[in-house]
Amino acid sequence: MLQGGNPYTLAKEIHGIGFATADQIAQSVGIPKDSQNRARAGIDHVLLGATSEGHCALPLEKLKAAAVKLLELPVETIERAVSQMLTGGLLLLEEIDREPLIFLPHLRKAEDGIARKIKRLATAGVAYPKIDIERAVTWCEKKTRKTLAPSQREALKTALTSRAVIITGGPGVGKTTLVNSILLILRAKKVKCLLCAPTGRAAKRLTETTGMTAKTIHRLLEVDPATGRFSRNEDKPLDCDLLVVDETSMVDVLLMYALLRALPATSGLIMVGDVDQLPSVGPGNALRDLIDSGVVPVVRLTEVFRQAASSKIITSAHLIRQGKMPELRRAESGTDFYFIERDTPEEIAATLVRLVQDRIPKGHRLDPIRDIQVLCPMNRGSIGVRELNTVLQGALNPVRPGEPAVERFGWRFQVRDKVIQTENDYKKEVFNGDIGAIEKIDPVEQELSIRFDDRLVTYDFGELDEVSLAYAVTIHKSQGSEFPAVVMPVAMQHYMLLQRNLIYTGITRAKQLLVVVGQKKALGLAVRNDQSRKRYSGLLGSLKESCL
DNA sequence: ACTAGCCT
Repeated sequence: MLQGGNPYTLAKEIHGIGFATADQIAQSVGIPKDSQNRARAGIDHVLLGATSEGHCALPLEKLKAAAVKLLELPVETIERAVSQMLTGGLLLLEEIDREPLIFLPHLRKAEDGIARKIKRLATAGVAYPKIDIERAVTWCEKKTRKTLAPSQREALKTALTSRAVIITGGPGVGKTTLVNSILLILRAKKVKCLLCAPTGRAAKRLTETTGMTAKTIHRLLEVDPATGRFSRNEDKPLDCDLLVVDETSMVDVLLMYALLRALPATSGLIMVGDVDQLPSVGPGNALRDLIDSGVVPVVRLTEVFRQAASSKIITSAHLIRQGKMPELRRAESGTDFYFIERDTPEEIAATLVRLVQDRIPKGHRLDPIRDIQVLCPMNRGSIGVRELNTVLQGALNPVRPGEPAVERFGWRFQVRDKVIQTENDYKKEVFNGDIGAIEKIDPVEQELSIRFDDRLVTYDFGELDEVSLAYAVTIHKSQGSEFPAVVMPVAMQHYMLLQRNLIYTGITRAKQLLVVVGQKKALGLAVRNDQSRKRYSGLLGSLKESCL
């Protein structure tokens, strides 16, 4: 039930579902665009802002009640607005589980479009020339000097004999090796392959692992930055016989629709991703729905090659994936997963700093700045990214008077500071999410140099808005990266974000060592909470309808 | 009282 008009309770209950853009709502209920009403509602954005999280559906009665409370307008006004929007095509009504729900038409259209295209692909024949699988595998193994595991061979066979296929699995299960093998074989058969990913970093990584050019989905579809529209579509499709999409779990319904529209009718499609990681921040749960529908063949890789099967990080990740609490008691030495119980935020923060600064470097011979990454559920709060960056900077790289420093946006940058690039810069060849360290500051030239892996990149002081401190980053941002050691605070102040996928994503970033610090209650809550599964997506329904 | 990504 709706409680006390608290927008956040409300938003949680309906899971961030809205029913139109804030502007549309404001307009339809007669509130001027920039009025104080909207500012007061703030809510606007969470509840009425439509697509900020996940979903596109909301029961009609709840919608009306919410609107009355939040906008403090008479019921009649809301009734009128809703009916106007219904007749005006801004709202559509449908039923899911016998509950009348409202859909945003543009999302509904996208869901239908995706379903139609996917079904068409699923019933079409194979896109590639006839391939002798056994011979191809042998040839491929010789060429890469890598032996494929039986599960990978089976997967390869499925991929080469299906028009569309989904390849899913956690870190280290050999998704990359499999994709490389597929590409190697198909390219030898002169199949024209295009590669893409939703983020610049993922595209760069895909380029590196395959030796082929991979682009962001936006660049592949030739986005017009002014309008946000794509020039590639059904009228001007991509030129390919196979499209490979990596990190598909991050692709929301609208982007998926845009991508599939641009896929030529004759092309194959391979979607790669980890469904257990965080769902897209944008609407829907596209990859999960595609998998659950059973319309497209799914290759599930589970065998872990990268780390020893005895790794407690890996076994815990599997347990959490299934909603089970991992073993938290103090384990034998030599383990790679520790849980340190602390109750108050102050204790959590203090313990965390001690771990990063002292205990982990001493016990595991790791560099506190280079090797250890703090991952937080949230940006705000006393144990959020912002606060911890301040504290960790003070502990790991304190102010050295007399040394050059730059101040920007309230942050002070000094040599040795750990930083993260926050937008794609194709000129510098650094991408959103790249982490490095400041190596040189030149106050005369007004320049500073940041080392990313083995590359030194120079920034004008004016370009520092592309960069923030990275002692701590959000788990969302860490998706797609791995670190030797991960320290992760978990507390009730992260309530909003405590969900299974978040914890799973955080802990699977750790390669050698994982330390979770915080409240057992919060961790338990997160592990049990798989609400992200429950986004009221219409895509699954569309996919399951039998007609074309 | 929340979490992303894309482009010139």
